[in-house]
Amino acid sequence: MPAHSTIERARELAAEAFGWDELRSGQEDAITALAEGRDALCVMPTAYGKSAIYQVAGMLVAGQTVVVSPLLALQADQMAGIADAPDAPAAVAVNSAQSDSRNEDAWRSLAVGESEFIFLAPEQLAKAEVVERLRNSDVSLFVVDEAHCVSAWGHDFRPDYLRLGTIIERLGHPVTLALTATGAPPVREEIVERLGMREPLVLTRGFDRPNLWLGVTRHESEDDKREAVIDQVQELPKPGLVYVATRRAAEEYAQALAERGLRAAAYHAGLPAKERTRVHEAFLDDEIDVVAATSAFGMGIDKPNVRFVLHAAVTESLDSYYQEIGRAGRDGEPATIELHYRLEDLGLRRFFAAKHPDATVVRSIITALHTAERPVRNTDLAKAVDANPRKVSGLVGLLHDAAVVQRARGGIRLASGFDGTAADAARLADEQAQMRERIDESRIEMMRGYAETSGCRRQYLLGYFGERLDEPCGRCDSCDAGTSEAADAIADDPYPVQSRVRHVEWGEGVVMSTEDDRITVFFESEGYKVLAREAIAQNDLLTTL
DNA sequence: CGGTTCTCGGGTATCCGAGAACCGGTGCTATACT
Repeated sequence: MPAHSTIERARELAAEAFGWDELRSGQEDAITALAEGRDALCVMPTAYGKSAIYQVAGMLVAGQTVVVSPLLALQADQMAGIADAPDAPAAVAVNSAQSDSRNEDAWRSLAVGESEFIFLAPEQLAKAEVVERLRNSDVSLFVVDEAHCVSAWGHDFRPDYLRLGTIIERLGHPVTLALTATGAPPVREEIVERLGMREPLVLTRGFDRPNLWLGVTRHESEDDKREAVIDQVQELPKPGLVYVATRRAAEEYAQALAERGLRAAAYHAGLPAKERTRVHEAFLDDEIDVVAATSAFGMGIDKPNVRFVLHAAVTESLDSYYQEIGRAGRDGEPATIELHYRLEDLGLRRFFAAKHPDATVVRSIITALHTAERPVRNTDLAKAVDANPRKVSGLVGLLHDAAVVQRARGGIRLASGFDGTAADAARLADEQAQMRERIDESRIEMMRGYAETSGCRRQYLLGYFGERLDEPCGRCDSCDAGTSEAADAIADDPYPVQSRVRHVEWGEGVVMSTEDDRITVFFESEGYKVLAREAIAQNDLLTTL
């Protein structure tokens, strides 16, 4: 089918089924690719209309659409959006919050073709029964929404994200679409690799948010920092958000702000579900001035008039930071972004990044797999080694990346290429964990680089996402202070952004961003490294590939 | 790694300071209990 008729059909569907007068160019490009059977990764801002891509594409191609979404609340929002559309096909969900009979109804409606869309958390897809049911329907489009979760959560918190690639394979590799609002190049690369996407169309749209003023204030003591945050909240137009690192800090900030006469609330995962819903809704309805929250607050919050996002602590990466500050100023009106930074706050992030595999359990896993005749399911493996299934799942992920085990139909088995002992496996798992820790550590360092740069914040931030801004932005504290410098375009730069290089010690990497006197390279086993051009030249550190 | 709370000895203070111990984020789902 010629491309133009695909687009016309897409436009018709968008208008008839969803009532949209027009599609944006990025949406059309993605829909066309999917309709032609090509995988796509879309990195687009929240308000861009990412959902429209799979909604229209799902209708355009025969067969049904699986949408993997990390939060049940998000699934409910998406389903409501489809239900509200003028003439869109039905959408169902299967999850533990619904009754068994409701889940059965959902499966039935999918099986008989009454429903086009099915929403699932990745944990659902870890169940063989669920995969079998999907195999028996006609899944032609597989969507991973909030796909940065693959990289951000897959390694430890929600390991089922790392298995999605295997599931896609099991379903005969339907056309795959990954959607996210945030993702530096290494994150994009990991999504593509983990999901097993085949030469996907990668679409990125506008990381810059010009209406956000960016600032950083450095503090020596915790008390000074706290006071500065609270004073700033008082001064700024409301509503806004204060991000903190711990549950306790969320409560303390909320209380301190309330004592200053503000309508303030705390939000974190330790609160009762009722209270979380109340705060969420009150914030959306402008009944709360400021929410002091951990990272639990945010995904799926689409509120146009957030006037500030302050951070009372650093995040673990600029990817997360960008996502959190991106909740400000969605209406296009000015908003204030400020990071209140203490060097000591990096310590908590390092603690979260440090994970050491339990060698005893690793050895038990290997022994259990040695004696097993068939692939072993995670739950059975957990029983066999007498450990928490989640812990086992995380260790299996490490062993998988270390090429010690492989995923097979019906479970996990030793990799065909591995013939070492249980002790060897424990050592390999440990090396793998150390590599991850180095990468996580390097991402924290990039965060620190942002906090400590005297150059233009926006240039630094956009550079991290692979976009070059030639002139200082004029809307950040560095520009206000006059310390930003225009980046001279380097003629014939031997290390242009996105080029592949090899370092004498750290191996292969990709150039992420460049400045006059230094370049930033992401190495597969080391993470981000900043290299001075002078040192590269003097010591012959890099070769271009 | 850093911040907070706990514990204990010194020496006799309605207790102070040092050092040890402990804790820290994100959500799904299954399961046991009202």
